[in-house]
Amino acid sequence: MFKRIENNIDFAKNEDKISNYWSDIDAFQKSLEIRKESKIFRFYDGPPFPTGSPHYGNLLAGVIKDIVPRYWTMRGYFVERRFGWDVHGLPIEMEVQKELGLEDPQDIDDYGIDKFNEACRSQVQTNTENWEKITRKIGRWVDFENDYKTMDVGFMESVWWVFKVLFDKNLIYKDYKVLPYSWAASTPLSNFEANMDYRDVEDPSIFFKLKARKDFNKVSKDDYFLVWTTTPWCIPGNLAIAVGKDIEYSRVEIENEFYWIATERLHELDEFDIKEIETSIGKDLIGAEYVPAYSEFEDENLGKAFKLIHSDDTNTASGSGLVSQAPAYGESDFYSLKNAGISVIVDPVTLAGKFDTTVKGLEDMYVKDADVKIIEQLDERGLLFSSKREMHSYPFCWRTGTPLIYKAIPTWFVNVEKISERMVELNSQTHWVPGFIGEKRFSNWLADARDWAISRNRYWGSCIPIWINDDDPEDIICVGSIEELKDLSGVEVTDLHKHFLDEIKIDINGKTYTRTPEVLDCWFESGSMPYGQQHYPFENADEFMDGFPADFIAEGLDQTRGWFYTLTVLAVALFDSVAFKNCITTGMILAEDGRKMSKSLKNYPDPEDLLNKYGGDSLRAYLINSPVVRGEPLKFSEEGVKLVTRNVILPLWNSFSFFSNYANADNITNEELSKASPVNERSLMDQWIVSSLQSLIKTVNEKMENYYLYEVIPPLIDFIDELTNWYVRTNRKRFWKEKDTNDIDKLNAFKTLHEVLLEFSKTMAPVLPFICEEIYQGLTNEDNKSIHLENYPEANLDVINQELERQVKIAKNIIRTARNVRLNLNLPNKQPLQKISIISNSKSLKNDIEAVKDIILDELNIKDIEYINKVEEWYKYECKPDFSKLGPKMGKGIGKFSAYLEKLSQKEIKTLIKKQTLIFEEYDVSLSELDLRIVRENISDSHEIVDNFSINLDTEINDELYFERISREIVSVVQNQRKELGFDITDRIKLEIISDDNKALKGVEMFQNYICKETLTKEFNITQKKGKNTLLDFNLDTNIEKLTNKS
RNA sequence: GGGCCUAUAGCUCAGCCUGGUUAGAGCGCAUCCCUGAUAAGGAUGAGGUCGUUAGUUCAAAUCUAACUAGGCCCA
Repeated sequence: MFKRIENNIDFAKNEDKISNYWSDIDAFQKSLEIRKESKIFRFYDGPPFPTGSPHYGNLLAGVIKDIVPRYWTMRGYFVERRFGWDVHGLPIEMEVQKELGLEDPQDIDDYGIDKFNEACRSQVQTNTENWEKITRKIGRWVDFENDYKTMDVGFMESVWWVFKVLFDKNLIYKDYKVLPYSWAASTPLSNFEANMDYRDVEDPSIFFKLKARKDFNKVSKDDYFLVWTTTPWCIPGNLAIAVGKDIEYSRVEIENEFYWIATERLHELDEFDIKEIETSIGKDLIGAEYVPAYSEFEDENLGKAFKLIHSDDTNTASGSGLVSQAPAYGESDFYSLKNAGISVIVDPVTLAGKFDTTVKGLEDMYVKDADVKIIEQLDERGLLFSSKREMHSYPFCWRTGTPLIYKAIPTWFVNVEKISERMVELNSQTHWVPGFIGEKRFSNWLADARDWAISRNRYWGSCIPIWINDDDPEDIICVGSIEELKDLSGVEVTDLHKHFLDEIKIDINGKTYTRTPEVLDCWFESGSMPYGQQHYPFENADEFMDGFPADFIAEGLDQTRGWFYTLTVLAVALFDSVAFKNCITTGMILAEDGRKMSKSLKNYPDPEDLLNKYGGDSLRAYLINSPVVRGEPLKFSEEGVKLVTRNVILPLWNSFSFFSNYANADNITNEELSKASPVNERSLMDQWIVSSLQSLIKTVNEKMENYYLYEVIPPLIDFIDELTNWYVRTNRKRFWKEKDTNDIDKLNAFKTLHEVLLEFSKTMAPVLPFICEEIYQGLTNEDNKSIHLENYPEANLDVINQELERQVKIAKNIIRTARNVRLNLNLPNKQPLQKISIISNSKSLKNDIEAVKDIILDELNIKDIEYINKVEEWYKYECKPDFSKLGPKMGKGIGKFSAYLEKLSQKEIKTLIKKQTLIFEEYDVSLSELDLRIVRENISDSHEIVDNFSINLDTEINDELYFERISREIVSVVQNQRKELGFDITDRIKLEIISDDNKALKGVEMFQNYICKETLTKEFNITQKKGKNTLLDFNLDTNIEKLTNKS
């Protein structure tokens, strides 16, 4: 027996019920256990920061990370899914700092690094609960118990191993990096932090002049280079002037002095009386030497510094086209000098943001305060050209509110440039969805990769495992494991966080080594995740290699520079391998208004509320059918989710509830269903829907195997449409036939629908795990089973009947067109008609239509079909070239040919059809190279074109047809009454017809059997009395009454 | 400033890779129909200079280039 289904279903509540069922039977673990011995499909979970609640981007990633593993599990693979948490790094530190009221690193030191780090650790644990709840609601199966966290000691030890391997391969080095720096908090900031507080402020904007030391190309000794800056305090650190190699510069004379300035910037000198002497391209100025404004560092540079160099960042949008370069205070400056082969850096500014004692007159001044003094000094030395103040946007420290400066900080690097070419090469092995992400965006990113700064002057993270000789900074030891540290230091640690390591010293032969204080960029850990999650190589060395590289990962577009990148860098550096074979990249999810989703703007629905309203299945289908899965942005719309519920989930559910209610009403059992005929002996429509389903399965497997998730939903929607609007509707009568009349056909119908629903549910189970489970449960009635333990359907090619699918398509076209004709003629479908004519010469068309004739007649409520081949009475031909075929052949001449065809008479076209060929100029054109179309000729409204043939309806209505119409109208009224009165579909009734109209009664009499059968009438009466209601042109009432005795 | 992506109906998007003369769907709107599985369903209609310009071609929404606007990432 199949259970009776509630017609009104609350999908979200139902999903909750299913979730509980899964927990009860431990379905997820079971799905893994039954595949334990199977081939491994390795999935890596990209670790999110557990801050706040998950947003739609996280949900989307979660959905994709669920669909693909579910699919491959059903395909028979063992797909472990361990949830990953990226718990180190600034976001957590900032949360904790805020909670504890710690402003800056000094406060943290005072508070105690140990207490601070432990606070971070417990913060992580409180944040994870929300994630578990939402993850459950979207139906994601993932292992939260056997998860990995980047703070696990095993994970951190693997990170050390990774670091050590890189170190041994000479891929780690120390250098300066120019970072945003807050002198008030005396700490470098991340770029993210630096962007948090930009303000418009007024700063100096000065032109100063630096004198050429000697002749150089067109530069003469004592010429001045006119340099522009808005940060005068950087001038003492100046080591070069940047020009653009393709920019044109002019040498101009002002009051007997000669100046160099970009030609496009000459208007800066409008207030002077200038004389242009000559011009030079920037390229020819590179190498010219000048006398620095400050002499303090002049000697240190061995003649390398104080030259003109090239920088890509030089432009003529403002300033003079000559830019002061102070490598300690500008990232671009730093790299320009490096590229010019000048590896010197001078930095007279202390970590407190004050000048040290090297520069005379600036001792102990805050850099920003020094601006004024420096302008004075320049003026005194006769180097100031002009000075004013300007508004511009400048970053401030988000915590202390003081202006940020940029400053060179000693930093550890991974030498990525050394392996970037290899990364590009290997990357071509990865299958990216969509392709352009991997082929263009990521590939370019890899090719342009710069060395990766991996140290952070922070607290909560993996530590850089390097100990430095207190007396010789060049003498360093890299430690690769807990055991190695024990061997070297005698201390065995159980935790690798900073507060456990900072005190540990290494003594070798009287030399003392102290750990470098920085922690690792948490991205280094994210890239180490394949190794860390398995504690490789300390444990699981064999299993690891079975699942490396990963078969599949998925994340958002932003991870091209994040996780995708770090995985790739480390995998290439360690193993000369990609880290993942298939990668789905999603676009960004925006709010409906196209802006970023923003908590403060409240421009998006709360994910949890939305899930409670529509359920996880709807959200899943909505997301993977959207542009995000093609790497494009999605404007998230609640309405869109609602539409998915309406167009996908609901019709699917209705097909199932139709089945279960009628199967239940008829006491159909699984055992009975097994007695149904084999597919090829069932009715045509049964064969058709089975064939369509198998075609669908074939398509879906192709898409899923290639990770094209966004091509799964459209065919699915098409199929649901065929199932509900064609199969169920056209076959409805077979399901409610009274028992004992042609039982096998009825059984076949039930069997077909059962089979189709079951297989279809399995096909959709990875995408819509809840509703498919519910349907599966309803169809199988077995305890402790789950659809997700089943094998995935593979197309049974034997039952795919493309000819039949084509024929049904023709039938559908005819039906749609004929309904239209009825509509235009005001002939409702309830009015039976005598005849439909098919007008065509084609024999094969006739055969096709004959095959599906019954469906057409039944659907259209028409008695008979006839075939007419006198087509010329009904339509005429129009003839055009098939441009795709003849275009290449005829080239320019095709225009003339097209005009020629237009002028052909009907007679000539008919000859052409007969001969199948035609000669035009030097061309021999066959009929297949032409585009032959038909146009309506007969002006009758009952006639219409369908593709390449036409139909005509016989619109004459005789008495009998009209009587039948009456009976149909009555059935319709009675059915509505049954529904309004809340009768069950199985209730038998007593029906009374009240009318004194003879014509109406004649119709009732003639079709009494039909009326009774359709309405389950067991007692039928006619009362000769004037009715109060109107039906067609008659006064007629119907009275119904439920019979208690159902038989 | 650089890399990549996007621009098609009022809205959300297919189509573009592989050029072909009638550019599709859903939602919304209008009109109508049907309904004892359905929070439904169906039909018809209005609505498009396919971002702009130039080029290639017999032929461009489709290929190329430039430009404009938006997005992501980087500087």
